[in-house]
Formats: sequence, structure tokens, C-alpha cells
Amino acid sequence: MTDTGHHHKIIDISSVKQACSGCSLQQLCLPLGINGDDLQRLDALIKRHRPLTRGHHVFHLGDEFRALYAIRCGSVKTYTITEDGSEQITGFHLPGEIIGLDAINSNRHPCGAKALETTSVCDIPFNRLEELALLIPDLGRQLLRIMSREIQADEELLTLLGKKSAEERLASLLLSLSKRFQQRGFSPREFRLSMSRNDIGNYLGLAVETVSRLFTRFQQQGLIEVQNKYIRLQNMEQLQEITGLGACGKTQLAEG
Amino acid sequence: MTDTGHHHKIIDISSVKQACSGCSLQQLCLPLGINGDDLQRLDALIKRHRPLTRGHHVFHLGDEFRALYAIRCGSVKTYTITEDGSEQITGFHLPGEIIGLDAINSNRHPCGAKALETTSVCDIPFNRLEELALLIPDLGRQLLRIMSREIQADEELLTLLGKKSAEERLASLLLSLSKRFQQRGFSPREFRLSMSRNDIGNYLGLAVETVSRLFTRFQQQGLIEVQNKYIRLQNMEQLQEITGLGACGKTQLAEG
DNA sequence: CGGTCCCTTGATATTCATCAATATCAGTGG
DNA sequence: CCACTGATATTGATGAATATCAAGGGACCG
Repeated sequence: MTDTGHHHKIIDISSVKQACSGCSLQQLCLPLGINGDDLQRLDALIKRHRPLTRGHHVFHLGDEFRALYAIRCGSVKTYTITEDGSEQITGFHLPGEIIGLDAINSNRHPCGAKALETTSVCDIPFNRLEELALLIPDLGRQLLRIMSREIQADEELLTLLGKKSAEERLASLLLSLSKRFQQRGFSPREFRLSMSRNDIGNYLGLAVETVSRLFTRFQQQGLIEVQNKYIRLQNMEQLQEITGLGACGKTQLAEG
Repeated sequence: MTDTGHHHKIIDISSVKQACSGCSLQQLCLPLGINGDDLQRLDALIKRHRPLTRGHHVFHLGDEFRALYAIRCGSVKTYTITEDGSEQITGFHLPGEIIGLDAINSNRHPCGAKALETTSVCDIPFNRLEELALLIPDLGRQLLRIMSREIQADEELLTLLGKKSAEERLASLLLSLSKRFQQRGFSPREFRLSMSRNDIGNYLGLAVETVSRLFTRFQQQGLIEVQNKYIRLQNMEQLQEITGLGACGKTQLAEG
């Protein structure tokens, strides 16, 4: 069950009608490489809902799997619940990204997806997508590519959590967000962190306090400028360096 | 490039000829849900090589992507190299599992795959698999399921690395291996760890020494019995408990 | 049997989590 | 508009978990 049914007030006709063919995210999303009639057919099966407000779910953990969701605008976090009841965030997702892929196997969503801000998603019924993929080979290929990309991204995150220090983790996240904002036509140097410090810590496997201290330290070092949720990356080269520097000589960063 | 070309000595006709239809791993592997003529067609495109010996690669990091590989017997580790040159193991893979899925997106293998012991794999050319998947819907579905399962597994590992203590991590790995051996018809209580302590530590994000100490401690607590590479799980219930217990009251385990 | 690699064990160092206190922010209602 | 409330963020002090360093012991392989 999604939460969408509960909000009858806001109806944004323009967004409801927007189709893949007019969507600026085409090149990042499922339609990549698909044109003309094929794109129309894909378009036809996608439902576009009214926006979800912050805190509402795209889908809940354990929900039956019926559709994949492409994020149109806003942002979403996906998370699982561990045996002891605590939350582990598995990803932050930006427009053009597709979530729900991990549910195909078990037919249930093994993670929940919650809007971090006002967000709208495209609802892509999986049964019909599968059928269509048999008719449009390029669509099937793109679906496999997207899943492959997701596996790759998870593997990178594994390396992050397995091997990297707190500094490296935060620097990696900031640069990852930066790159993704840039791909979407936003500034790579200045953006809003839609997730809380808590979420960041959770995602990176760090305590909130550690995240907070890192923001402070990075700011003191002139690497970034933070103002609540807004952040500007002042020295991306050095952030990049921190990312890959391993455990060695971290304190030297302030000098070099 | 695989290493297979270098070993001309051993030719095991019986294994070269073994087809999916006679393979005990059918139910875990790509052929799941595929029968009769369809299975024959799948069979026809799979190449079965002579075994790789310990340390040889199924594929190297950066290799061009041409095929997926199903493990027939033995075991394999997959790993990436971080910017600073160190290795991060992303998975240990047992018979019936399919590796190489993360290469579909970029057309290059973003990780390497190395045999942990004498291992043979089935070589599944991806182009032909894709074609066949269009003709056999069940095959396409199974492929998506397998990829979805992989994403799910990675997400679980993320939780492990992000939130769990050293004890929890090792217990989780042991139980995961146990479960997978059981699915493959081996004893869940007693098996050989084909990977080194180093590999285990690397995979779990721990130092070798920590892993070693944990083995010792678990043994002292009567949870396991280790003899070099061989391990017996004496108290799986308690291991399971450690897995989920969170950060609280770890020392109580020895008493309770 | 000798060499090398891998594993184990102990002592010490470091990073980061935890605890606790304060500060800031976003709503809410007076 | 301002005081109040709860959530979120920052900052400092302390401690615990685990890495690192160093050395010895055992297994495997020619």
C-alpha cells in the first residue's frame, strides 16, 4: 500500500500529464534508448500520482511487490529494519532513479521507501513492464542495465563501509550527491541535503555526532560551507583526495 | 580474458559434458522453472570449461564483459580494488550462484573473480542469453529474479557492515555459509572455509587479527570448533542470537 | 626438512561511539 | 509577534571496540 491515497487536496494537472517523452530525465531513466512508438507504449503503462509529502512512503517494508517506481522530483530514502528493530538506510535516491528492484525476487519489498521531501514518483507496474520488455528488446536491456548499475552501486557502498574512515565516508557521500545533482542539471557545488544528519550517519555507518563533527571540521578546513541543510563544496579536489587517501596521513590534509 | 586457456593438462570429460538437465544445482541456478526444449536451448549456449585451480581468475577486474558465469563446483571470491590499491572482497560464491551481473551496465567487469579452490564454472555468453530470454519469458524472469536477489544480498551485507559489531559480523557470515551449504545438499553444521582468514576479515571489514581472536573466543564459548580451515558449528541457535543482538549485552552470551 | 605463508596471541594506539549538556530550528497556539 | 514544545544539531568529555604493531608458532609445499 502506498500513502498516496490519503492526500486529495493537491492536484497538479501539469505534472500528472507529463509523459516520458517530455521528461528531462529520459536519459537517466528507463526510457533510455527507446523512441517513437515504443516510448508511447512504455508511457501508457506508467501512472503518475500526485506528490507525496515528506515522511510518506512510496512503499512500505513487506508490501507486496506490484510496481517499480521512478523518482520524478524530490528524493527518497530506502531502508531495511534489522532484527533488533533499528533502521539501516540502504540508499538516497534522486530524480531519474528507479527503486523497488530488490523486490522482484521475493515478490515483497524487502525495504521501505520514504520521501525525504515533497516527492513525486512514476508508478511502473511490473507485470506489464515485463510483457513489454519481451516486445521491446531495448527496454529489456535497459532494465537489466539499471539493475546491474544498482548492484554496482551497492558494491561501491560496501567498500565504503568496509574499508573507509569516517572522513572518507562523508567525503564520498558529498561527492556522490554532487555528481548526481550535476547529471540532473543542478549545480554540483551547491545543493540542499534533504536528509537529516541522523540519516546521513545511519547510511554511512556513523553516529550522528561524528557526522556533525565532520561537517564542522570540513568547514574549518575550508572544504565546505554548511548552513543547516544547505551545503556548498568549496574544494572538491581536496574532497576527492580525502575519498581515496586510505587510512594514511589524514591530519596532513589541513596543511597540504 | 579468463585464465582457463593456460591449463591444458587436466581434462575431465565427465564434467565437460554435464548439462543443466543433469545438474544438481538446477533449482538454484538459471534453469529454475525452465524445462524440456527450452532447457535444451539454454544448455546449448553454455560452455563448460576445465576446472580452474586455486588463485586463478574467472575474469579480471576491467575485463570486457562477454558472459555470466555460474559456479558448478568449488568457490570464488569477487573483489574490487579501491583507489588506494587495496582489495575489497564483495562476495564469496558457492555452486549454483551466478557472477558477473554487475558488468552488464558498463560492459566491463567492475570486479575481479578469483577461485578460492579448484573450481569449475559454466560460461554463459550474455548476448545469446539475452536473445534467448526474449524467446523464453521464464528465462528472462529468472534472470531478473537472480539480479534482484543479488541486490537484496548486497543490501543485507550493507546492514552488516554499517551497523554490526565484529562478533555479529562473523556469526552472520558463518550462518550464511551454513545455510547456503545446506541448500546445496551439504552439512550445515560442518564445512570447510575455502577462504583465508585474511579474506574473511577483508570481506567483513575487520582486521585479520580480530577475526582470529573471534574464532578463538567463539571456540572457548563452545559455539564452534575450528581446526584450520575446517569448522563445526556447535551451537547454531546461539550464533543466531549473536547475529541479531545489536550492541547490547554481548558479554552475557557466555553465561546465558 | 627447510622455507614461506598464514595464523594466532599479546601489548599498545586510535578511531569512533556513547553519554550528557546546550543550542538551534520548526511548528503551534496564545 | 512572541513564548512554548519537541525534534534536530552541535559540542565536549569519556570509554569501548577494534586496528595496528610486534613476535612467535604451526601448516603446507616443494
